[in-house]
Amino acid sequence: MKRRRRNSQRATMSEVAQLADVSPSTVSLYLRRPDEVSSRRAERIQTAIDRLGYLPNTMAGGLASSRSNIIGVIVPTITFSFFAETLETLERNLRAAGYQLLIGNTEFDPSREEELIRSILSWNPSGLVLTGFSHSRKSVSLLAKSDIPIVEMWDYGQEGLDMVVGFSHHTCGRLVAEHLLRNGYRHMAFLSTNFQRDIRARERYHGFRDAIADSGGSVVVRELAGRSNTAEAGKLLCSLVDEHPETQAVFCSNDMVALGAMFECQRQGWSIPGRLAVVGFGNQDFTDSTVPPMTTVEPPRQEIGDHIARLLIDRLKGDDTATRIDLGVRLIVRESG
Amino acid sequence: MKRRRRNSQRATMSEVAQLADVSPSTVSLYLRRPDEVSSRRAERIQTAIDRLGYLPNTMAGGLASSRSNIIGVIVPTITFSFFAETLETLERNLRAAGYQLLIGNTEFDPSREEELIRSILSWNPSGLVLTGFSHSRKSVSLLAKSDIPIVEMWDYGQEGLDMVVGFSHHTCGRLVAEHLLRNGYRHMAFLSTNFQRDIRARERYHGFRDAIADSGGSVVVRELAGRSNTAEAGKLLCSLVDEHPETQAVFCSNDMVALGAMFECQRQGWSIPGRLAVVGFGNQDFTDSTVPPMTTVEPPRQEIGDHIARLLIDRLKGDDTATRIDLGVRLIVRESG
DNA sequence: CCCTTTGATCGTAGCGCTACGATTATAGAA
DNA sequence: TTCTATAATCGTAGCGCTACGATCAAAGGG
Repeated sequence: MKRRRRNSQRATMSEVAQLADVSPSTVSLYLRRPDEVSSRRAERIQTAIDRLGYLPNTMAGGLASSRSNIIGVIVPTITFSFFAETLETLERNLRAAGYQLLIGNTEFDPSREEELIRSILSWNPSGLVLTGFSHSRKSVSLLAKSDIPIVEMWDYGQEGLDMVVGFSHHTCGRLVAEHLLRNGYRHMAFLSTNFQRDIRARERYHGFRDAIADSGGSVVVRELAGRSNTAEAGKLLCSLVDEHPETQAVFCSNDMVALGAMFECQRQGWSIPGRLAVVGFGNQDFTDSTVPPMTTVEPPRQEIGDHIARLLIDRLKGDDTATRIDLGVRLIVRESG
Repeated sequence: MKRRRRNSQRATMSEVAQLADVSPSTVSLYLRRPDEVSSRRAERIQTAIDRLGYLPNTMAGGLASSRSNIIGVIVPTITFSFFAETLETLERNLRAAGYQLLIGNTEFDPSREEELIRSILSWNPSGLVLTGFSHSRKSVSLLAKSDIPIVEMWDYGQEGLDMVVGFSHHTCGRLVAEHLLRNGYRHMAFLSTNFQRDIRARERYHGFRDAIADSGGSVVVRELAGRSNTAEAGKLLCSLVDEHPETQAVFCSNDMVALGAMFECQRQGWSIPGRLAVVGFGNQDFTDSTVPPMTTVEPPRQEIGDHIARLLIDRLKGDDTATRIDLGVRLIVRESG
């Protein structure tokens, strides 16, 4: 029977085997566990591989072994440096262990998560990493059926589907509130990216608000309309202070928003922290060189990636290790608040 | 013969077929070209799919059709917002057309590119997107053999392996130099991330330097040691001005470096642009709210993604369209220089 | 009513690899 | 030397799907 034409020029394993004068099985074995092949044949096989420029066909291998070296990761966006750094660390660790990352981003649309999960599961991945705890009912049932290790990251506190690596944003909010309260501030504001998009910012706000309420301070909140926008943050801060001139300190949902706030202060001639204390979140690289240096919170961006990789690798080796890790955050006290 | 146990609980296409009382072929056809299946069976098949929670096995499909819906992308890092935005746009467009991105990052180590190319090619991708023109000889021969559409992005001016979408960094450097020269600046500096890592920054420097040399101005260059670091940028600027007090304007290799420069000016009490003009690169969100607003260059971050997606989709449909696109840059003149 | 045409469905043969038992080579013990 | 024990190699049967020609059903023409 006539068949569709062979896929481009790529050599197959059989061709390698033929050239090396061994069976395809031996080539396969050489590729997977080289030390179980005699050095004489190993050498012949390697020569053949080089001669033919042989590249294994990952799909064929994956199908035959009904395993894949894929780990799926779903994040809201890769343009937040937070997630990008976690991804990069995760990728580095996992690649070293022979895994390949398949990245999906929801662009902050929670309904897209399910579609991404489907698409990733159809690759038969070895594991899956999700951001946060909030998943559609359908997604949860897909995941339950899939029977692979799941990690939920960048959050902590809820039960979780399987493994969890992150920190509590609520606690983070409290931490900042307590720091400011300790320094005598009473009237606070929370200046935030949109809560709908950034649900973790809302958690931080809740922690912040609760701690302040506990000690009798006041707190005002303002949300940006769209995506994180430094200029809009400045304007919003301005109108906030206009309406609530008693405000003494503002906790921003991320360092970029805080940067916008600081520039606005400079523009208005408000001294930092004299007139207004400003605290960021993220401890991004630039925060130590603002004027004055920015007080901020350092989330364990890379540590999250490191821990997830370790957890996943252990689990895939069969070990059953710790399944919930709270990495906490570090308050970086500088001069802005 | 005893076989390894079936892969988890996932239903196969045959099971769907059985439940819907049709042949597997019909299910396959329904999934690929639904309108070629009668509505009666289509309905039965869809019901069966839903009942069983069937997810197609992408690897099996890919192997059988010796095609994959994968597009590989190799970037130096995903933590640069430039590349992240291009990736996100590319992903959005390509996903809409049914493709899946496989992202590899070299972490600025050119020698890792080859390894990534191998690893991606082993997935039998439909296309491959690389950053820049610089590839090892081995990589080039791998790519030549692979016979898939290739796009080189974020650069323009050289011949290219296949398609090219980007802009000329050399021209960009000239553009900034000409702008500054026009405004009467004669003694310039280029403050840069490490040239070894960021070879496009070096190209911009060359363009900058050449244009200045043409009109008799002077230019000094300073490179950061490691990765882009705002604080280090400030210190470096300081020592630069110390050694070359005649310096009137500084072009920074990206907005973060420029931010560091601006903060240093503020700290030193140098007026911008009176004592020192500062120009960035990237037109990142925050640049319009610095004090004073930052003059910078806008690279076509998202447009690159859009064009690549279109090119790739057209090519994969068989059309043979334009293969080299120069998107140019836009100088955003604000008040800092 | 039979024959043709068109559209819908199905059966078969792989895609390139891996798992695993079977077979063969090698080395050590008796 | 002969027999085991062990290591190295091989043959076979799929993994779950798609491509494609073959078959079957439905609809129209004479």
